[in-house]
Amino acid sequence: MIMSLDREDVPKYLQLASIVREQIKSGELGPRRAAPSELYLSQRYGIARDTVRKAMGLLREQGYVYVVRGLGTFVSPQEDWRE
Amino acid sequence: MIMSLDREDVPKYLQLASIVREQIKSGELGPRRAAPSELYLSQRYGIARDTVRKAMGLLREQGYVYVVRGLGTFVSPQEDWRE
DNA sequence: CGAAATTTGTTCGTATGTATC
DNA sequence: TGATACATACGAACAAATTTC
Repeated sequence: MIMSLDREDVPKYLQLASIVREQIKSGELGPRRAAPSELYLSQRYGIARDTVRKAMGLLREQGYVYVVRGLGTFVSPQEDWRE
Repeated sequence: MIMSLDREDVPKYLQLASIVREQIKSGELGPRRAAPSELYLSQRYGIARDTVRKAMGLLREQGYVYVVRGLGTFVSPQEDWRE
């Protein structure tokens, strides 16, 4: 599914968070599998790493992903999702 | 030639890229010879490895150096230089 | 054969400054 | 004033490839 950040009235980090959240909910990104890296996402969507981190920070707060420092970001099992 | 990164208005990675590029163009660093390692450059100029990698990544894009993972970075032959 | 050292590759953590709205 | 967004820079951890011993 080709996605882009084209809503003028919604912050990019919220749009990106929605995209990745839906990929997780749909199973496109499976539990315990690596989520896209910050560098990949910044290049894929043409946005700053800083903005990607804001989006992923949100998903982490919501329990959709967890981070292993030096390794990457991973998809949480469904029982951890909080919203 | 003793060089340092002292321009306030130019990003360090661009300054370092310029320095190494000139060393290559002048022949100070000859073709097929090893370029300074990331660790050496970061210590030599007192900057982060991350910043060195950004500079060397630029020179690689411009065809001045090529990299062999696990071995090092090497100076490209002049016919590969692109700018 | 394997362990250690060296070097580059990848990834996240943090901070600062700038610009815009 | 605060939120958003981008660029730069340093730090840290871990991975992979290569050479040396």
